[in-house]
Amino acid sequence: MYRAPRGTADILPDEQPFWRYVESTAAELCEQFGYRRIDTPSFESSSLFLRSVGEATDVVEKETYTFDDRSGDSMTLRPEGTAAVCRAYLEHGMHVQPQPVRLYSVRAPMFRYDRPQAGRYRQHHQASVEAIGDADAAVDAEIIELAWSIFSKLGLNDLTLLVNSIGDQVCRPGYLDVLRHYYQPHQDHLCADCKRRFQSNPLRLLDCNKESCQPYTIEAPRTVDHLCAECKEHWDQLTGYLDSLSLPYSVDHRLVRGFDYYTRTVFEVQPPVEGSQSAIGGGGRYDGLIQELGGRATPAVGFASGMERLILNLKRQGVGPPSADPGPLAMVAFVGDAARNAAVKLAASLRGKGLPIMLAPPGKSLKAQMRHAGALNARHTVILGEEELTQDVATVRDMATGKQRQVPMTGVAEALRPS
RNA sequence: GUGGGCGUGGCCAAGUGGUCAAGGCGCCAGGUUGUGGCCCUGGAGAUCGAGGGUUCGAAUCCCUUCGCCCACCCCA
Repeated sequence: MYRAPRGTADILPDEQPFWRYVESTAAELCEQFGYRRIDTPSFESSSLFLRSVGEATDVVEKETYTFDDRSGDSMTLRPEGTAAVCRAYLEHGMHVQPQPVRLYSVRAPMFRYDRPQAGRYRQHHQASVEAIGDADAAVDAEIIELAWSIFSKLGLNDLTLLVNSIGDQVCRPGYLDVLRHYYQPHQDHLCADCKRRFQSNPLRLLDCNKESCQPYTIEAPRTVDHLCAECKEHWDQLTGYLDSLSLPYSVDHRLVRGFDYYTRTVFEVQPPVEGSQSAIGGGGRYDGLIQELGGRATPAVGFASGMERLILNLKRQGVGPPSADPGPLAMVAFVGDAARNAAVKLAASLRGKGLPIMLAPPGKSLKAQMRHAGALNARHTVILGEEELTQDVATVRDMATGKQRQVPMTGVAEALRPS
């Protein structure tokens, strides 16, 4: 028996209302903020992600689905969305549009070869937004506001909004030196991961949560204390905007993120429940990325949110789509072969009027057809049999009240209107 | 990649060496002739994840393997 590949999941009909809910809520808010939808391919040239996300990152190093296509080109199923949107921005010359260009996407599949667990999948879906082409901290604030609005509107409560600045190409090298210098004497006491990080990616030393490393991470020099003048100003402006927006953020000096392209602002939104999957959304500024991909220097900010995690948390908090599947307006049942054609015709003509109509399971007893109608929540059952045919009428039964009456064939649609 | 838990019909689930498997949900069909939801009755559906071993005998013990879940890691 075949199963869905490990770490992937079928989204069954019963789940779809949650997806629609998240998708439409996010999309509506994005549109309200002036963002326009973009969809990009599920795979791209492998080098796009090497260049953008970073070769030394875990995501690229060991989590990508990479393959050679039949012409020998290396392709990678996208592990994240930002790089592709930037590629599209460049490819379609969006720099000629009014800047910043505001883009969003929803239900975009992402692929990462992790080991699956709660809230973590090999294929997951993101809702994301990007604002490309403006360096002002007001845009950072707007992105954070939009992210926060989406979570709020969905009905999620008790979220934590963490913000930090990790500097840029100008000040980060200096900061990393300070950081290395600080960790140097403690190296022997660090956990195995941190020993590795010390070499490969010192920034990540900050967010190690191993107890043995706590003494060092807590005392570690802070990024915000080592920003260059421009970054410092940007950071001050950002917190100023966030304050005036009354967003309940807190500064987390240990917040760094896993992609190399982030500069200055980084932020993350976390749900109240403990557990490993801390973030339901995150993002930041990536001023160097467009240039890295071959464009001119272009500042940008964005964020992404995992839809599976959003839905997981909606369920945990008992909030979600307003109502369940309403069922068809009517189920058309028939008795006897003579009525068969009439039933099919009637159902078709009702559908032609835009009504949601289903044919009851043909060839079964009326009892079975009624049972089916009840099980699928049909609001009415329309019954056709010899009696009805001879008089050119149909019997319309209201399934909630059990009342039924006969109406002329031509008046069935009218009889189904909400009473 | 590392560690831990678990795998019984579509779903939930009893049974932990001896009638190859209880029950519930769901599904199907009946409860007289053309009528649902409640109730009653019946039915279909499991070689107990797979392979091997121990034993007179295993869903129940051992090994291997696959899968699922949880945590670490990483991230959404």
